[in-house]
Amino acid sequence: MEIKSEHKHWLVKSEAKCYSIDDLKRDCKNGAVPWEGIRNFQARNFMRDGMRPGDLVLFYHSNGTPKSPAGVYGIARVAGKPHIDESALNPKDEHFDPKAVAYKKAGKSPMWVCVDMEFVAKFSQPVYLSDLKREGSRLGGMLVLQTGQRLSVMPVSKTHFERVVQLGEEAGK
DNA sequence: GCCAACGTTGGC
DNA sequence: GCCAACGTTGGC
Repeated sequence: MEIKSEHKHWLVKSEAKCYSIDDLKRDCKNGAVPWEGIRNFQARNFMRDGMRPGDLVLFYHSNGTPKSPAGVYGIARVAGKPHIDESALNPKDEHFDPKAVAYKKAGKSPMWVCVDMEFVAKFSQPVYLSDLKREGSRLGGMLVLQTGQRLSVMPVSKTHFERVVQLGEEAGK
């Protein structure tokens, strides 16, 4: 998937039980949070080559449950430039990757890179996956709606981004 | 470089 | 918990 200069809106996935938007809100009281642990090259490329400070991000909870369905729960913002993902080099971290250590020893550019995220807003009512699907052609082509699309970081068009935010705000009224 | 086996993701 | 779809690995 090609990275284009007009990409300024994104969607990141996280399982709520691993790291929810409430966790992001809490952790951002002390500044932005490195979006560590992404171990997919395409997702890495989006963060490394596409994301720029100030870009807005839909925060999606994946692997939902009936109590907490999958969907967009709020908005985050890219807070800094891409940097090395230190968790890949830490043997005690669950996202440790020995190959990243080999990269470093070989003097290669970092294998895993991430950006910092900051909390912007939580929707008063989440925009569930079923809500997104109900939008039909209005959100046509939105990557997160494509079956088999498992990327945890992906671009979102401005139009789609704005529509999802609109839905999130409307839902609260 | 092919491709089968495997592990993971994520909706249901 | 199931399983389809995908990315990665490793034998050849």
